[in-house]
Order: sequence, then structure tokens, then C-alpha cells
Amino acid sequence: MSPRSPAKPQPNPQQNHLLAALSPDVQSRLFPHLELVHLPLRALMYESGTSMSHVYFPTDSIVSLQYVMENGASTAILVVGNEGLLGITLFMGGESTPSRSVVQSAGYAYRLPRPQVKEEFNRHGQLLLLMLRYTQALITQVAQTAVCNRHHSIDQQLCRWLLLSMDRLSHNHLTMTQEFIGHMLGVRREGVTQAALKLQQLGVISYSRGLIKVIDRDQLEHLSCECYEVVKKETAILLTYLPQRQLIKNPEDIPVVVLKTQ
Amino acid sequence: MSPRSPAKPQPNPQQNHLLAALSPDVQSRLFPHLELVHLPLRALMYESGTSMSHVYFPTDSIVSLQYVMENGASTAILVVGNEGLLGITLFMGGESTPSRSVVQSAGYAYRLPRPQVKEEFNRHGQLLLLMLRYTQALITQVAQTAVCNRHHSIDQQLCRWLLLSMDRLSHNHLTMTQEFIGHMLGVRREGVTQAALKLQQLGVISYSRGLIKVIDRDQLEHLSCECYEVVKKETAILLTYLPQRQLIKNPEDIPVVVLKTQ
DNA sequence: TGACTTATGTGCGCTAGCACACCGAGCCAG
DNA sequence: CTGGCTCGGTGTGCTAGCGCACATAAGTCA
Repeated sequence: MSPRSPAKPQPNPQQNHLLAALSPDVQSRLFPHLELVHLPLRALMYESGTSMSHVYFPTDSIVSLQYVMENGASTAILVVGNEGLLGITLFMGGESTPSRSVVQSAGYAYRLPRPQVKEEFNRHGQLLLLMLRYTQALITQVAQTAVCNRHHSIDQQLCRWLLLSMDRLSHNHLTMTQEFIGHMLGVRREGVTQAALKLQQLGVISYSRGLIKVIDRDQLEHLSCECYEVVKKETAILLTYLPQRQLIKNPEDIPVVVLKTQ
Repeated sequence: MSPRSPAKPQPNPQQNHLLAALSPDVQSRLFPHLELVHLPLRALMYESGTSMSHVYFPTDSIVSLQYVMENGASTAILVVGNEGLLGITLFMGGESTPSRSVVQSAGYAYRLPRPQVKEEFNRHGQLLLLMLRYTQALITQVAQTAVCNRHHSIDQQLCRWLLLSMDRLSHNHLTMTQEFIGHMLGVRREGVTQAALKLQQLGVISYSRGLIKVIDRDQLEHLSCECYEVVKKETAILLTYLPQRQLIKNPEDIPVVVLKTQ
């Protein structure tokens, strides 16, 4: 979480889909306040019960939210990458949640300080609409995770996890140990080892010491459970359904216009 | 879902916590549009992929949201009773979700037509704030369900489920078969039978042919996993944290005032 | 009253995932 | 180049929950 860009990453807020979806005038208000930060692997972005000072828009980093049980066991319930944003609690009203955010893949993110978020949010324009849509997509992701935990095998869930991660990266390799994945899926490391072995034997992935390469993505999708597709589609629908042009610039116009009065 | 009250139930919108939390002026705008409806057991309120015409505020009914898998297996991911509302998609922006809503305990609810919801929502006053808070509480419930599905036994989950249901009723008995509970928890009927037997032998509950009586609630809480408490607390915090007085009547004032600028 | 339906109890064999334990190979620092 | 650490592979039991099959009990209705 070291502030400022050290080397020279891809310094472009447009890499984040949510930021990119905003209209030029909203962008011109917000972008001056954006700060580029580097998120190192396994950094703790946000601990259960604490309050957040910024909202983060990942560009090439991935952060996952996990719920931790009393006995220490944990499960990741959702993944945030360049398609979304970290810190919805900040505008949802509650100041904190019982979850924890961990950087799952190192990279960069732009962050926006709390006051600016609140201010823009309270203009009740594009940002509000976009955040609500995104929140709904998040709920879908969390819900699907719940069902997946109940009904699908570790094998399938590993595929789902790899795919979710891949989608948020621009390359085909992931830096994470099996132990780490185990924590994310809420299963034992050995279980991940078994599942990973199968995938490797099938020629779908290859890996060594914390570096996983996806070789056959199509196969991976076949082997995954439906949960991946459901989440992906739902997210796509929610965020494309409201293209920039249709957004209302003037808060006055937002409401009843849009809805077919059934 | 037969409209209008047939006999004479408890015709009072204040029984719903969310409606009750609104200030008199908002209530006076909304209440004339409320329609009391009866929700019969197992009625399908809302099928996956369809669009909702009303938002429902249960008084003494309970509705649960379930996600259904391709193979037909399903799991309930959250429960809505008099503490909340059914149909957040309506104001979140997406028109539908991949979930299904089933009446889990028969009773009454007030419903508000879509146009009125949208209109009030777009005033950006109390209702908006309240809905956002409630949505955050929902996310917590869904997330906790996900973790619970992974880490806890059927026994514990049955306790959690009974408690969640009890909290939304004014009496100590539930009308639901073990088969039905099985569908809700996403487990086999036999699994529920085993768990229920244990509870009965411990004198915690008694049941027969679809009627479950809770005898020792304290015990039930002890036997449940932590998930119940977490959800309950989080919901309480989110909804009391914003008492009526602190709500801003004038949309202009909503924003930056509230936040400690950290 | 007897046949039928629905809700619950139970047994059996099977598999997934767990707990624990131990090993080997790569990697790094002194 | 050596000792220690991390990551990954494997084996041996054990248990929870599943699928299936069947037995009973409690209502329901002709």
C-alpha cells in the first residue's frame, strides 16, 4: 500500500471499468483526486470491523474479500479487480463490515479519499447509479459463492477461482500458492493439491512453487461449475445495460423516466 | 398472493421495521399507496429472471431467497421478514436477479408499486439511505451464509435457520416440513431428520408433521454456529445506527455533514 | 372404515473432504 | 555449500453427508 507510483506502471484510470464508464464531466471532477497506489501481494487492505478511508479502483491488482470465522477458518466471498471497486461500505452507510480484504494479486489501484466519494455520491448522478448496479452484481457474486460452497467439488471451485482471477488480469499466469488458494476457497491445502494435480495432468494448467500458468482456458471453463458463468453474465448485464449515453446528467431527470411502468 | 385482506389481520404498516423507521412525512407520502396482501405458504413471489412489479414489506410473513442450480439443487441465501423488504433489485438498477423468492411462512405483507418506489427513491432522502443500509445488511447475511455453508454442520445450520425464522415471527412455532428445510439449507431431507432428532432429544424443540415448536431458545442459540449472531448484530447496528432524528429531510444536506472526515 | 397421501425414521454402501504425518525438491542466506 | 525454510506430493485413517431403498406413522378423504 505504498503511496505513489514507484517505477512506472500503467498510469491510467481508464483501465478500471467503473471509472471508464463515467462521463467526461464526472471524470474531470473525480480524476484530480485519484491517487495511484501499489498493492503488494497479501497486503491487508481492510481488517474486519475497521473503517475505510478510501475507495480503491484496481487496474491490474486483484483483491479478495474474506469472512473469517471464530476458529480462524476463512472463505473468500468475492473478488474485486479492474471491473469494480473496493469499499462499498463507504457509501452504503454502514461504516464497517465483518469482512477482511486481502490483496490476492499484486498490482496497482487508484484510490479516492472518502470525502470526495461522499460528495460525488451525494450529487445523485452517474456515480450513484453505477455504484448501485455494481453493488447488485456483488450480491450476485456473493450469493453464487454461497451456493457453490454447498454444491460443488473442490475441483470445480478451483476452476471457478482461476477463471475469476484470470478475467481480472491481462496475462495468463497467477502468483499464488496452493496454500493461499486453500484459504480463499475455505478448504485444505491438500484438497487444492489434488485438484491442481488433476488439472495439470489434463494439460489445463501448469504450476510450480506459487506460479500457476493457464494453458487451456476453454478446458478450464468446461471443468468449472456454472457459477463462474452466472456471475460473469450477471455482472456484464448490470454494467453494460446502463451505457454512458443513457445516463442522466441532471439529477432531476433520473427517476421515473427510465422505467417501463409495467 | 391474493390481494386485499380477507379476514382481519394486523393491518398495520408499522409492524415492518423499515416502514416504521421512516419519518412521518415520508410515511404520509408512501402509506396511501401501500396494499395489504396475504402471502400463502410456498407461494412463489418472484421467479429467477423475471421482473418485479412491487416491493414487499412483510409484517408477519417470511420470504426466503434461493439460488437454483442447473441440476435443480437449491440453497436459500437469505431470509426476509418484518425487519426488511423484498425486491431490492427494483431500486438497485438491475431489473432482475438469478434468484427465486419463496414464502417460507405464510402471513401478510404490504406492497408498494414500482412507480411509487422509484419516485420516492429518487427524492434521495430517507428511503434511499434506509435502503442502502438494509442492502448492506443483506450482503452480510448472504456472505455469512456462504461461509456457513462451507464450515458448519447441518446441526448448526438447522439451529441458525430456526433462529432466523423465529426472530421474524411473534410466536414460537414454525410451519415447515423437514423436506422444505432441506431445500432451504441445500441438504438432504434425511440430514435434516437426523439433526432435528438430536434437537428433540435434547428437549430444544418438538415437532410433528410440519409443525416445529421451539422449547428452549437459549439452548438453540448455544447449539447454533456464530453465523446467526453475526448477522443479527450487523443488521441491528446498520439499522439503529441511523435513527430517525439524524436523517436529513432536505436532499441538499445529506452528504458530507454526516461523516467524520477521518 | 379402509385406501391413499404425506411426513418422518432408519439402514447401507459410497465418496469427498478432513486431520495428521511425513517426505522431497527448490530456494535462499549465511 | 549447507542448513533452514517454503512449497508441493502422498498415504492412512476417519467422519459428514449423499443416494437409495424401505419402514412406519399420522392425517385425509372417499
